[in-house]
Amino acid sequence: MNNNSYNKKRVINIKKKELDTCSCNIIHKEIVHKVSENMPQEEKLYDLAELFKVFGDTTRIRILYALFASEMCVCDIAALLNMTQSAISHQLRVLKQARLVKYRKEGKVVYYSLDDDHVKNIFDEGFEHIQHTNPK
Amino acid sequence: MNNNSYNKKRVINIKKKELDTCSCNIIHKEIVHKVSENMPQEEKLYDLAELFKVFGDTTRIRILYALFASEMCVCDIAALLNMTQSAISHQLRVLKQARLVKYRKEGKVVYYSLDDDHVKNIFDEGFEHIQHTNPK
DNA sequence: TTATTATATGAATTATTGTTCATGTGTTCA
DNA sequence: TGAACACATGAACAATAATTCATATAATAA
Repeated sequence: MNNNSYNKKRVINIKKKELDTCSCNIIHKEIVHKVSENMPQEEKLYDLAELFKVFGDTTRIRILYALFASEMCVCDIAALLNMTQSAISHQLRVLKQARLVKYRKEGKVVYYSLDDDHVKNIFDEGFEHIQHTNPK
Repeated sequence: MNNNSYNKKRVINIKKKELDTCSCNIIHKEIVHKVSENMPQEEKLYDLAELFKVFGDTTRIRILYALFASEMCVCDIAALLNMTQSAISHQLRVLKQARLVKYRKEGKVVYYSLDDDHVKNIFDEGFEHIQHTNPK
């Protein structure tokens, strides 16, 4: 998602939230203030959420895992995951927009591959968490 | 999300996908086969997607960043993020179910804090990716 | 050119999810 | 005991998003 759509959403959000929405009293004013100062920029947090949204779908996770192993064409990914070419194509577009995959064309065939080194690390860390929570 | 709901979804999924859904021919049979062998268990991928789904929301990201800085009570989080207590409470439940936060009660007040070491690493790696894609 | 094949995409449909609203639970304090 | 407060939660609503279906595009082969 690009910056324009972020700004649009942000404006709506601010309008909606202009009035106090927290009915309860602030209990620990100093803590709230201190934490508030150390929060990253709103826009960064928004972008981060957008990135994880992309990872938050089994189909896309499976596509990325496939691409960890090898560059693949759309047709083969569809066959591997037993899904329609259309569904895969739509999801590849999402991954492409998030700059997670890149592609090269060879005649009619389009080959997709990873466009980021961090993804594998992120997934590994994710697994660490899961291992912790669902032992065995 | 627990294992039961995973299994329910999985069964539905298998039923839906029993017939060939990939209309195109497999172009590179060997690659598909090789990649197929190296794919992690379906259930692991599902759990991983569920985890990232939790991270894929600005409110929850903001809550987690707040808790990076300090243990906080529900009311203060609501004040900090300028949202209703109810909205925060609902999201804390999601984070609790994912074992990302824990809590302790002190009278009427409930204090939430982080329950996982990996989260910060995952977020840092996420930022690495974003920095790459949206320079400056 | 025409047929075929690989991929992309818009629109519709269905499923999922975040927030709000109203209300419930449990604790403190007068 | 009862009022006040912090928090939790179910139901409704609104917004988003994943898949399907039909069709478009672009490359190849006949």
